[in-house]
Amino acid sequence: MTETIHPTPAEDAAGYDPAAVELKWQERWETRGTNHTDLAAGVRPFYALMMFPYPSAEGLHVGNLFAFTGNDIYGRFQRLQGHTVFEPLGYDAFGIHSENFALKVGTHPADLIPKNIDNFRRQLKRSGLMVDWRHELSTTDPDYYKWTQWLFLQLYKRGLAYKKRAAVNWCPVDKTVLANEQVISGECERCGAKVEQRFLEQWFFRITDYAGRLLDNLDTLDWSESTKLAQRNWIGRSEGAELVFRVQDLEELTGAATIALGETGEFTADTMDIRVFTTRPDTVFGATYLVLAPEHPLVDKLTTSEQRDDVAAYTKRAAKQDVVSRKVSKDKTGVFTGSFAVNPATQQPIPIWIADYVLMEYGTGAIMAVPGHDERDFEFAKVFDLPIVRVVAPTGSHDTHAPLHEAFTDSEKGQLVNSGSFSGLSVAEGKRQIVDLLAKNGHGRPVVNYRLHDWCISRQRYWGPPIPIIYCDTCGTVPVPEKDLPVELPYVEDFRPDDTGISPLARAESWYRVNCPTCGAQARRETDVSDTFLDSAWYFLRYPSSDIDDAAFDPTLTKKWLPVNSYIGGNEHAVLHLLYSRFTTMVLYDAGLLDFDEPYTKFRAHGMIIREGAKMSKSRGNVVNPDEYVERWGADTFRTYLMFLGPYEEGGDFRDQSIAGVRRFLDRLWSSVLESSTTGAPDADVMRKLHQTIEKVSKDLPALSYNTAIAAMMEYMNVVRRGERKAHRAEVEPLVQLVSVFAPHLAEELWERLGHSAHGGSIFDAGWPVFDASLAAENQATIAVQVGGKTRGTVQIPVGAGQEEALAAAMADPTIAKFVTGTPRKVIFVPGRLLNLVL
RNA sequence: GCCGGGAUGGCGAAACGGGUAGACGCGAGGGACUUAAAAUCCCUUUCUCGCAAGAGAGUCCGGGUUCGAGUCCCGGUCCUGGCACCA
Repeated sequence: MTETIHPTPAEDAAGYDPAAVELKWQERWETRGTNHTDLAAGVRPFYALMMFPYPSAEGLHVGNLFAFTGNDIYGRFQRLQGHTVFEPLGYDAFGIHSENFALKVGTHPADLIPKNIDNFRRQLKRSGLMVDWRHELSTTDPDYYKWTQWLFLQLYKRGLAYKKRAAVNWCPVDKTVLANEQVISGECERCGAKVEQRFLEQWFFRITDYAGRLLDNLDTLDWSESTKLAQRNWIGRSEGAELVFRVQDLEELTGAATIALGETGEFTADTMDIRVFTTRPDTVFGATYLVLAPEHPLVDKLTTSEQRDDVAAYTKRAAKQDVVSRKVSKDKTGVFTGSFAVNPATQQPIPIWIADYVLMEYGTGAIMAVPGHDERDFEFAKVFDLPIVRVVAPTGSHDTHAPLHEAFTDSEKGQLVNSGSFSGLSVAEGKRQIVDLLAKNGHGRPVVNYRLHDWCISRQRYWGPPIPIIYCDTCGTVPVPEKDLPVELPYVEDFRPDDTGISPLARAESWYRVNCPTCGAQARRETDVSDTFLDSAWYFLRYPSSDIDDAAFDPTLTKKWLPVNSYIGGNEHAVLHLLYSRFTTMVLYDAGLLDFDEPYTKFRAHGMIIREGAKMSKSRGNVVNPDEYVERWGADTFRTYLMFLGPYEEGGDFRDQSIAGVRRFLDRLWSSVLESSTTGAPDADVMRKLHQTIEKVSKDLPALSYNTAIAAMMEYMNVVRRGERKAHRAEVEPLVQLVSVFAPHLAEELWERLGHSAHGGSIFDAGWPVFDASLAAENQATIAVQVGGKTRGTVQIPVGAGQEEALAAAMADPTIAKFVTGTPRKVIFVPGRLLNLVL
């Protein structure tokens, strides 16, 4: 342990000692409660949230600190503007990351995580964040996950949580089910293993019910555009139509009744229709065959006896095939069922095929294939020699029967051809009229489809909150009564997952055996735990209410503090976490538990930090360990340096060499302030620059332009130090306030030494320097003089002077005048900026 | 393939609604202080030619609009992030 040193004025000469200053103020903030937010009494509440970290064993990553520091500066600035700011922090400590690491090192996660959290807390406190640590939380704490389970029950109550047997993404290495979002190009996001397809009973949340709202609300949010766009793409709205194709000679085929997809998604024996989803109903005249997904429930019924063996072989292969080769290999394969359906537009019979390029999860699991105008259908038709018909031609084209050498997919500049009475219409108009007609005849209807899937929240793992459900032989699926929460995660010695697909909790018999809460008979608990993203889908609601134990969140505090005013985090969570937390907020709003339906009013994604031009990674061995830098340079220097690297929303290139420059700046500030005098008057030129700097920094901070704010302060520092003179107190005192958001310890220390904190006050309660436009105004303007658009020099004229004066000054300068050969044809004058003489 | 973001000195980067390109910082070169080094301070630093004054070129490449383009428009190259048979 380093002993705390309290430098006395006599030690000023020794210079700036960040270690001493920082420890001193961290201690004081703690004892004085400087960073404590009075949630009940605070005025103009401002909730500055940062994405909470996963407490890894490696300790805090610079990326974390980059995010937190950016948020901290924003929060401190808001406080200095008179807001009561709440800046909480916690740990997202459940989940596969932690569990896998625990497995690797052979320690139980319940023993490992608290150690990691302690280490994180130490590092975070050392970095000088304005966090109110009284509201710290961890998702692994039963007092927290009790309410995660409660949240599950709210969804269950509302019919938004359901269980189904489903094809899921199975990672053979991590031995668990992955959400679609966790599968990257058919590979496990975490370990990179090829993801396989498995069928398991899983709990899902009906996020698809909210697809339209999740999409529409985006327009109202003050978020980074890139993030909104990522969400829009993920939700993937497609406008189109569902069309019905009747199977031909059905009786003959099945010898029995007909089957169709009902409202519930189940097949009923009313009619045997094949429903397809298409975004191009205008091309229905060109639909020359149908394709069903191999898992389509009608496959069996439609397969003729001659085709039975081939179809069986194909569907079997597709079922076994892992998701990767199915999705990545684009070579078209398929098999003919032997049956035909009638194209409702042409009334012609068309063959029904099965192919794995059609996915059961999207649309209706069946498509009408229009090889002339869809690339995939075109490829398939080529492989199996199916007819390709042109039904759209470039507008104005007369060659309506020209063979297609590739699919013509441009719907913007096309008109319908070979489409009966619809020929000649534009694609857009054709869509409308064809859907209208088919709808009238009971052959279709307009439909909107989303790519978003329901959220699978089951995890066959150990390290998560148990899903609060009990299965009883007589009562069926019974939710755990709220009074019985939390369902505590038992300490299980052997927490390893295995490839049975059954959770490790299934081995804890004494835990899962319970009496049914309804009938009292012997029953068993659900042994799956929930997805980590459920933990983080509501944590922002818990912070203000972290010490409340009779509710997930206190209604009064929540009303006062939420939604979150400013949220900062990485764009890696653009679709997962941000979408899920929006969804849960909407559900709670619909349940009448919240009075807002969007959790984050403003969100900004910070950029990524690379190092010496390369991505940071453990394998490269170039990961920045914040401890080393804080130790060597001080937290204030490190914070300021991180913010100086580059534009906050773009990230930056971390270079060890460059930190010294920031430290030099703080050193100079330190000595300039301590050497400043109170005698005489401040210099007018310096004061002008000061007010220009106040203006610039005040404008840059809310825009997250931290790098330019720092540059402006450095520039001002250079002005202050110009020449032999010592700075006047009035010239540097406001600079201490400006710099405080970046270097809070240093600023507190200087503020105290300037005599402002005699009564235990903080610079963060002293407000923000007031910008005085009259002091900032320049009286001379530098005007660039161009001759024929080429800059030939500059002239000084009084601010507000007109073209005549500028011209006179320009002509008085021989180096400019020599280029002016004759009378200018035209003179362009931009006040305060430029004079251009066109010859 | 589709959708984003980007390309500016030796390096990280600035540049308001077109209006002096390179602020700020690093590095480098020179100088002061020192027995010496570190630290600190001062000067120089886009490139080419020139002793200099100065001149010319210059924001990925090729066109265009404009008195004037890093910024706007058209076409292309490269880098980077995300999604990926979504009908």
